[in-house]
Amino acid sequence: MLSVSTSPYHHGDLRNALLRSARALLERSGEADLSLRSVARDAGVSSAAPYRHFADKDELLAALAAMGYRELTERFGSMPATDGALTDLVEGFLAFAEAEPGLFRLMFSYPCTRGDKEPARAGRAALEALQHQLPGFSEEALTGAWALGHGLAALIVHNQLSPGDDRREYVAAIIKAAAKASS
Amino acid sequence: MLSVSTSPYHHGDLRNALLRSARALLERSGEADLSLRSVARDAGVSSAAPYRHFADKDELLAALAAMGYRELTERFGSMPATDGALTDLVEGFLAFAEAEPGLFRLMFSYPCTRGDKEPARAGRAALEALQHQLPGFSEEALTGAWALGHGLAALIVHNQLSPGDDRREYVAAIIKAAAKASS
DNA sequence: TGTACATCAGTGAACGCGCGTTCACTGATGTAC
DNA sequence: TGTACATCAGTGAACGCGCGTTCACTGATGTAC
Repeated sequence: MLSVSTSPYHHGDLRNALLRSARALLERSGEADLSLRSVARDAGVSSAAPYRHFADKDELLAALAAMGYRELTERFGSMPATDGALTDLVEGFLAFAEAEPGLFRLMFSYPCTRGDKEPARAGRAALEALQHQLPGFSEEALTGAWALGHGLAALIVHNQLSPGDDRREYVAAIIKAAAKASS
Repeated sequence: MLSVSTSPYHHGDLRNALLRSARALLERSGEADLSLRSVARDAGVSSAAPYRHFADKDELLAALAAMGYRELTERFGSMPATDGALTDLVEGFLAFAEAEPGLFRLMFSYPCTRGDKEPARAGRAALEALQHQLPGFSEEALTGAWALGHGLAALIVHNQLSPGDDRREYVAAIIKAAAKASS
């Protein structure tokens, strides 16, 4: 490449650039306003260019969702499976959702979680990672943990809840209180 | 009205008819495909007619979401505040979400839960109804209950979970297992 | 090292579409006299 | 009871818009000889 400043005819890494743009736009304007054209525009490329890398809009969205699940899996996997693991995991969920609410919403949106497509498989992997960090948990308990994390995250994303400065403490208090009240 | 079969120039109850159509379309085709034009079409009326009853599309959506929250509030309110109240409430949440996943998703979608608009107020009323049914619960415990219900419902709506025949028993098992595992 | 050529990632113009919304209008309703 | 008229809930045609996708093309890259 002679120069980086003059945009070359061949991009070199357009697929990733498109995913990055889509992700940024998702946070900036929401899923409803995320068009293939706006993604191309943001990446500084013609509106037909994305078709060299994705069959259609759905395929880009699916790749984005799968990406999110993979990152969530990593996040879970990197945590110690200690006694306070549940709190850590739920807090990790919340941190993820707060950092990228748009992506979080996309990941859990209807068309991405059905069937045997890439996002569905990536989603299952995330659940398995969670499972791995909570070895003593029964299947029902795991479902409860997943639902609690998801629910708290959703409430935060939708502005119905805002944890204070110390998110971890907040989560711990909720888990403790809920366990006590429902036992 | 001379005849019911010939469509009269004046509808008589168009506002409600539009809300009914929108609700049906929401379940049939999802929020992404819910246009003001499709609602009018479904109600058998011109595409300009809705503007006599709603300032714009958003206002119709907001009315729909508020409607959903009001029904959820009613559902909560009609339950006995007994010992198994938590299970009942969570199960009520799930029943609601399973019956009308499209409405459930709309209710918790971003633009409807902010500010002091009608849906936001209706949403707060639903939370208060929940609170009323769980008199012994601390604020943290209530948040946990709301999150758990929301999370389980969301997982079901998004096809990541399906309770068996006896939903109530399923919910009870999850609550019990989660409480035990996290205490 | 130099050249011909296949490959393929880009361009930009064009397509048809359904959308939200506005507008001048029309026809039914109900009230005042 | 009958009629004039104001009100207002509908119509249907039109607007401009951005969208997803296709197409013939162009220009950069890298490989074979």
